Amino acid sequence: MPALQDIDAKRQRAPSQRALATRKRVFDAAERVFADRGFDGATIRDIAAEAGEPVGTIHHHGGGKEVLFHRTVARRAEPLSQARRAALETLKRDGTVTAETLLAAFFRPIFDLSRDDPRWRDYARLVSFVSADERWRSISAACFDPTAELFLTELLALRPTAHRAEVAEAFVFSVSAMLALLTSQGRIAALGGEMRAADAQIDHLIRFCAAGLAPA
Amino acid sequence: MPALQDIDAKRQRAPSQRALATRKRVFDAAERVFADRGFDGATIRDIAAEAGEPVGTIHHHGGGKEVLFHRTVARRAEPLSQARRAALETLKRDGTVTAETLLAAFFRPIFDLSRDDPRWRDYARLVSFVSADERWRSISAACFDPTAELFLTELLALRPTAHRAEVAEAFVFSVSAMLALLTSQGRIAALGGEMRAADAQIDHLIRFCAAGLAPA
DNA sequence: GTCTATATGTAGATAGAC
DNA sequence: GTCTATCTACATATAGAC
Repeated sequence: MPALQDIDAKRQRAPSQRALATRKRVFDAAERVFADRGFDGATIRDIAAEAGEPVGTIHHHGGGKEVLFHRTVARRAEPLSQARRAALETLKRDGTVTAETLLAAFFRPIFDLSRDDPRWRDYARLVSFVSADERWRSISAACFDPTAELFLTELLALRPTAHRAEVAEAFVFSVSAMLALLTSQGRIAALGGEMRAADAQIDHLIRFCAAGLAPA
Repeated sequence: MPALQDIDAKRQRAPSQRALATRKRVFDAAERVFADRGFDGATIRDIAAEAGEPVGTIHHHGGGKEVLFHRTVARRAEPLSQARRAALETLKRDGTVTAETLLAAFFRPIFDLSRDDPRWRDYARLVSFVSADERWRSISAACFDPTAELFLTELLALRPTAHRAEVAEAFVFSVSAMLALLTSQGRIAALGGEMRAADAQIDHLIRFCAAGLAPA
């Protein structure tokens, strides 16, 4: 797999408005198609059709399927991480750091963004594919682990007697529950009958994980 | 997708010992390859190579890629579900039903089986792919939801004031945490440094989810 | 940058000898 | 049931005109 930086380094000067718009269409389409079918199930042709662009254009902006996938995941990782870090900073400034507020700071941004823009919901499903497959470990390590470390450090400070490994497990459980809420509405509906409002589900997610994180 | 029953109905009479052994090699290989690469990433040729059988044999026993996938998931679903139901029956007979013992009855069988036979670990990764992709909702509904219903009923009895939808959410969070523990050892290691013994992790998983399931 | 045409590989599936 | 050979389709990728 070509390294992402090498490809990005090749770009020379400011592209035109039109080129930027094309580029955005390509990545929005890639996001939808990868989110629907995963990396192997998606095809460049599907993405081209979804974008309304010829196949060659997808390669031109994407740089090959694997790099396109990597870039598509990376594109929204920075704004998402910044929202999470900003929420964390607010907690620390106000001195309101608890397991519950920490989890809320980590979880809420992607739900809030999803409410305003449906493309964030596609992105959430894409992240779920990335998280579920060890093959993309390097992508999630690069995109998400640095911010996860910050939250893990805070959680450790709340539980000074716990081992780091144990808190890491609890954090991974929590993130998997978050992704399940974002992607498994079908299963929740099948088991639970009628669905609850999104806000009630998110509050529940936070309570569920905060209870699990509390000292035994 | 051809219905599973239609294919199974075509089988005529008791196959030879040799044929049964070949069939088993095919499904064991399919399990490993599908667990590694998911449905779309796997190829019939990969499976044939893994099984040490010619490509035609995979089609003969598998009945096409999609049916082979479905059958591979279904093959171990019944023994797993029976182990879970048996553990549940023991709890009810002994009158020791709590959130913690219920989760242990649901979670422990697959970890116990994995310890004795590494193919169950492949199966766990396969189930994780099935759970993560709404496209296979009908497979997990057929293979796992009936037993999940039994446990959900017991959890509801423990929390008579909670809505069914809320308990269903908590159950889905719990199952996703279980799958994360089975499949995300890489991420746990990356965040947590040194790894803990499997038993400590499983006890932690049960405590984590039981705490989340307790009344608010 | 954009788009058409095409090169090259490999996928799933099957026919038919054994 | 098993295995070889092959059919057909479609994948990624690129070359080169505009």
